Amino acid sequence: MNVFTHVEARVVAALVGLKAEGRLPPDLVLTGVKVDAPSDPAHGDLATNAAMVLTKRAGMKPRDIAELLRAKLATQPDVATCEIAGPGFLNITFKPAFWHGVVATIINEGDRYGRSGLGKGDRINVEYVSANPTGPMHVGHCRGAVFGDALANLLAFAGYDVTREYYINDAGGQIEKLVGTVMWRTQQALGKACEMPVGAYPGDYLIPVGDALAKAHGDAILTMDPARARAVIKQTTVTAMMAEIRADLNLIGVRHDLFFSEASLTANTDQIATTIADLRAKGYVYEGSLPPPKGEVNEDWEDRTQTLFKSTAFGDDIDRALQKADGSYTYLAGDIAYHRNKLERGFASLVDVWGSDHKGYIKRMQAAVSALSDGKQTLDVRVSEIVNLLDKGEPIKMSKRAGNIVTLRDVVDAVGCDAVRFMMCYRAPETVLDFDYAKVTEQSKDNPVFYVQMAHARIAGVFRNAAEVHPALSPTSSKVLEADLSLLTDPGEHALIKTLAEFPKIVDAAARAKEPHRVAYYLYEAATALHGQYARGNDSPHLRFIQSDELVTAARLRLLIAVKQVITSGLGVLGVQAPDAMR
RNA sequence: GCACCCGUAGCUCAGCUGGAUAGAGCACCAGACUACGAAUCUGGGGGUCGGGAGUUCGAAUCUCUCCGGGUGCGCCA
Repeated sequence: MNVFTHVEARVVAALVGLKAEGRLPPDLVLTGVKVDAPSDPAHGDLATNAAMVLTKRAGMKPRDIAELLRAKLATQPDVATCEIAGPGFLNITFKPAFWHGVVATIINEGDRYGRSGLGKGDRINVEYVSANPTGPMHVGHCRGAVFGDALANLLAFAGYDVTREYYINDAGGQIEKLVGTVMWRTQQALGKACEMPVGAYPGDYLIPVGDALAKAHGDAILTMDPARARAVIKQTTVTAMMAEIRADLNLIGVRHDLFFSEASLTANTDQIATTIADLRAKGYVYEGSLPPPKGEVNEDWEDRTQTLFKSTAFGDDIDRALQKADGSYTYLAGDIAYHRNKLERGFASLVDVWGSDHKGYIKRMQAAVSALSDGKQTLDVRVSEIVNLLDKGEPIKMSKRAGNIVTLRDVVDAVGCDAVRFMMCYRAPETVLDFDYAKVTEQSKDNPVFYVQMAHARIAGVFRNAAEVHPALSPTSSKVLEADLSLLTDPGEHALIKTLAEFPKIVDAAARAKEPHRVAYYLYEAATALHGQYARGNDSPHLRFIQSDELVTAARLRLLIAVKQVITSGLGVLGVQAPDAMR
């Protein structure tokens, strides 16, 4: 349950009642009515803008509408006060029992608390990572992977039926280069002296692949039909690289439901040809040439006639090539076929997570999805910006040429999975992120990962300590689970409950915006509320969670169970552990 | 030249389906430990929300425009 939507529904019901009584125009449209928590606690628990948004449509003064509404709401049994303020806000303060009910609800709903019906069970496809299978994952892949995974978790939490997908780019020029490199490594393993091919992948990670091929095939691989040899090498290599990538993803707890191979698009039936034919039938494909780019003089420009996709019909800058001058397919053509495949699998919506270097690719892909679905389907693309790796504020130098690329494994080894995941989620994805090794491993408030996990561990610690004073008050005992919540009278406890009440609203907004970082920030806030109440006990011993009075202790422990539940659920969305003790 | 992203406190950033006096952390200043771990907490100073115009009862949030920074820009993947 979500108190905001709950109260909103009550406000709307009151307005409907006023219409029925003839005090508001009968045809008044009640959209735009919202319930929010005022930033100033003096403005009550919750406030509604109803009077102000309706004033124009109703042809009445905001204060007059507010007064009608106030009279309706003020008499409701759980409402303490209801006041008109400012330009026409209606500030509602509830009786304590209302908020105590929230605690009971959270515990009753357990891990269902905060989930919503937003997605209505609609099938949604989230494609993320999709790193080329040409080597281990580096730190740059990491952010998109964690973001995509957290987004998938979030959407699932918000009621979508989520399929997590990885597109394996196992076709095209890069793979050919990879195969060439492995061929060379295989020759080396067989003791044949030879030079590194031009443009080869220099890392050592392909040596074991060459060794394995040498062991499996011996010199036969050098003498067999070259095309067949390449096919064998390609298969072995891609399998090996994907195994490595999956192992890397596993390190940060990222999982996929489906790994879709680009090569499979043309393996049996040529889905790319079908896709182009489909687009051609809709009138979006033609043979032609593109104008040279403006504002830049290119001496090498030559006019070429190619198969083009009319992406300009959907807002793209220029039309895009589907086939190269030699007739082979472009990467785009394959990718469109892949998205067509996704559409055919019946997803209600598609989401792609890409690196920021692919920003320029968004419009053409969205154009393709619109064209294929006759404008009925849309593709939502989220880009994740780069990560600047730092150590104590100093940039960690990375250079592909020198071969000192920081891999995902390096980062996880250095700071741990939880820190990586939380910090990657602690920024909006489209902003550049500074990731400082020293900071994310620090055990202090500076480090949000630690701070939030500490809140959870602290609650577990309180239960451990409570067991010594009141052995009957275990977290699962009926004395705690049915404790009298009316004993929670402190303003700090009240504030803590209100923070917990916001969780469903945060989840809902985060899912709508597809922004998991809102959950991370919320968790920081929730942790602050918990730590604050805990620390208040230092100066005021009567506020400590554990009291000599068993009933008061039980009520406070019941509240802590609710806090623990929300932190656990929130961290679960981010894919971060909720530990019972910090090491 | 065009497109997209970003511009909020000294620094790093939240807030953006419009709501009341714009928030957090760091840094700075002043406080709090015979503790349910101070691995923390309390208070304070600090802002033309890049500039301007518009829409609105109300704009950091929406629209337009300008400025600054980043990224990308015919067959790569």
